[in-house]
Amino acid sequence: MSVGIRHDDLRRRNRAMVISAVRRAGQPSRTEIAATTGLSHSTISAISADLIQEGILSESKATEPTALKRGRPQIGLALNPEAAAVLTVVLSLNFLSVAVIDYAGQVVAEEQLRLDTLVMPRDELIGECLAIVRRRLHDPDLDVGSVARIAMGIQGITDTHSRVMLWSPITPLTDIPFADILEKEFGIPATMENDCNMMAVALQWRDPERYRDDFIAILLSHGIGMGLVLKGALFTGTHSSGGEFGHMIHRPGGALCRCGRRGCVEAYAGNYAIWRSAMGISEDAAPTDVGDADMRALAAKARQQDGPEREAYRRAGEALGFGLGSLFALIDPAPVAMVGVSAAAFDLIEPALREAIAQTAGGQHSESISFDTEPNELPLIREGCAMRALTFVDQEIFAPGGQARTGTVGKNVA
Amino acid sequence: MSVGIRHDDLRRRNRAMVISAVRRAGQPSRTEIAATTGLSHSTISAISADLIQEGILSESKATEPTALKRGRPQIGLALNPEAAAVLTVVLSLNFLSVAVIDYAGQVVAEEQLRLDTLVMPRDELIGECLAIVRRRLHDPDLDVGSVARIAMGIQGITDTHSRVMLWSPITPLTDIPFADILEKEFGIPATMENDCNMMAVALQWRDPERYRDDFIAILLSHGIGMGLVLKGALFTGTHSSGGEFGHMIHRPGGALCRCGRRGCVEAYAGNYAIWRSAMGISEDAAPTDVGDADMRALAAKARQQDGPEREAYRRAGEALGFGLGSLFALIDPAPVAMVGVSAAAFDLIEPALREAIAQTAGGQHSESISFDTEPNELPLIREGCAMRALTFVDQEIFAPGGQARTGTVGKNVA
DNA sequence: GGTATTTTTTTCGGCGTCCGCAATAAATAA
DNA sequence: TTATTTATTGCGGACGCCGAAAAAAATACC
Repeated sequence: MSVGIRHDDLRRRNRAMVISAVRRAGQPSRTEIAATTGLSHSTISAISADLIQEGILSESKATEPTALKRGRPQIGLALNPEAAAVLTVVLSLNFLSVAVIDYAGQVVAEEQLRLDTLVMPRDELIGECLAIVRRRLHDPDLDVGSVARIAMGIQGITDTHSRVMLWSPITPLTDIPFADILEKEFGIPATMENDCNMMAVALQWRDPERYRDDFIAILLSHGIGMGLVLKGALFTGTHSSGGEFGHMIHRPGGALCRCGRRGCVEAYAGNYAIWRSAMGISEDAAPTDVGDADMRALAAKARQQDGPEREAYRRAGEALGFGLGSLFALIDPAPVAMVGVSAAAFDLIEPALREAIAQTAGGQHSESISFDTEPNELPLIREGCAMRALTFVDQEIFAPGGQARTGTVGKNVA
Repeated sequence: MSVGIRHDDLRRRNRAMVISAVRRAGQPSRTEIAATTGLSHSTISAISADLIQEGILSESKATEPTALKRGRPQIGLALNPEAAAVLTVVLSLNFLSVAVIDYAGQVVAEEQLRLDTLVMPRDELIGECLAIVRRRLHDPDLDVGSVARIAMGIQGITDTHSRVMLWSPITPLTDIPFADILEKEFGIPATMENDCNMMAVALQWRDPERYRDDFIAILLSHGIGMGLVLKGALFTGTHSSGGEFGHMIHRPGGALCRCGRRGCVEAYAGNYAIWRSAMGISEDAAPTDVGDADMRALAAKARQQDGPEREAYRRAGEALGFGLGSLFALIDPAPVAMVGVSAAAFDLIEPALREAIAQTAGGQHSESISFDTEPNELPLIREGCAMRALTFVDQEIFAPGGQARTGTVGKNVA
């Protein structure tokens, strides 16, 4: 069972708390930190003195010119950008992108690459990933602190421990242990994250007001993915990254899904499904790849006039609505972010979606369920990976005596 | 955000740890506790000395006659039954049952009552509950420590904070704040728990080997309910008790459900649905109450010969299978316990269930998903309530200076 | 311009908790 | 009877947090 708290863990945890408060709040003063953590001023003072001395935090003189308030002005504390750096790798369909981010969260270098992920053999795919990382790591122009962590994001399914890509739509290859491969090659702790989970993490940082304790990020793209945050923590399956919303069953025995099964939500709401339906192609036809431009054209046509295109979006909305209804039956309604190219066509999807959801148990307060859209998923995934890696570093730097969490664990610290 | 750890919380938490270790392990020695908690022997020694001195624990001389081992024999620590007591109230269809349980978990008094829950007015229903509790609390024969906590269990939906019965199939009444009512009447902290959640809690205590970190308890009765444990903790919705598995959508626009909507899993697998189907009654017909005896007769007939009865169970299995498939798409497969009268007919349900699940994303390893059955739900619910109440007491007795958690919070400590 | 006021941050003494190690206790093996 | 093994307790030391007081750094007021 859960382990007791040793006396020395105390300082470690409270250091974590302070760092996390600074990362969250921007430039909080010691007094603010004391307020949010509930620790005494003396403790915060002691801990932040340590952290400054170790080069993790720094006092930011650059506060507003006039404090306007009486009394000694607060001294803002900031993360020292040079304390460390992290590297993100995002692998998506025909596209590989890497970024180096300093400890304060600023991107200091990037590189992007087109490649033919669908047909690349295993060695080549891995090789390209390693090569691009190596180039960024050994860039002589970079004078940022040493890279302390790598987070890789990928479309598809990863394991619970964030080590292995189990399956991905971008390649026929399966079970690639990217985390181990990266760790072995560069000697830097690495994790392999699911794209939609990273979207959720990013949303939580971008708009903590709206995306706080419970919310859902749904990727409407070629496939349908989901990142789920419940009670403030990223939700993952017991074995895999989980949250395979797209493969909940909408109609038993129904349309053919990319996964080979029938009736999944995705088989009605994925890009290929909308396309198939709009073109009058049989529901039994194998999924085909549809470009983003084609999808945008389809949406435009659907907006222009009633017809099979509009009907296709309607059916997609219906599938998503019943799927969300079932999901809400399990977890209760929560704010939803629709991300991806089809999120730009959410106006076509929403009416049928709301109508469907109203017919479900979760739709009792259908109107109160709010949707937000974000057509571009890649920046979100990158940000999510960056924050994920940085929070890991937060936990490692301050925990020099902590458990041997050499990245083998992958706990949720969302 | 999460609050810092004050220095004085440390002892409180570690005391909790020790108590919890004793409750879990039965009669562990100090050495064993030190091993499971990771705390040092001296610390465990000090804490258990305190707890014994306070009458919470006691040294159990009644260890096995011969330890067979060399060295000083271990002294088992046990919960002192007289340290406190808890009271459970379980309200189900036409049935009210109360039990008093000592701190060691033994039932010391019970009372059960038949009543007509479906037609009772609000005041009367509440009145009966209060009356039966009052009788047990003031029983002069009882010389157990004072009752420190009440846990009430009910079929239906409760709120996340375990305070209010929001809706229940056993009564047309809604939104009864039982926890507040009990607290106000008796001045004892109380919670209002969902029946299926309590089933899950009980299973975790009964068979921690099988039901440990991730598992599902499904109630197959008049309605279909679920208790879900994920990562060792009871899973609840964001607003309600959640886990309304029975109201996930099986067939959009399909059979009429008791909840008034169409196509829910329950509308195919609830007792009334199986009955309706077996009797050739329309799927649009209003649900009727079916007795347990009738259901057993139906199952017997279905076993005897192929016919509409067998087909009804097959369809129930199919609905449950697709529902579980969708659930497994979200959380990955986990062991399942089927509880309730129709669990006794699981042989009739299983084939279609497995066939359906194999067609879903969650069913990839369909064979490896294991089911266990338990026809009688009431004892499980009672046990779950008892353990829930006792673990609350565990947290209150040792935490005399803790936050004001006077039962207002209802955190998951599954 | 000098002093009072306000607010933030640091310092210091005290208390409580945990750990390691040594001592003690209680059994079996020789 | 003595040696050995294992469990538990006692003691000294280190560490972390808190509260109160002091110090620091600004504005407000006269």
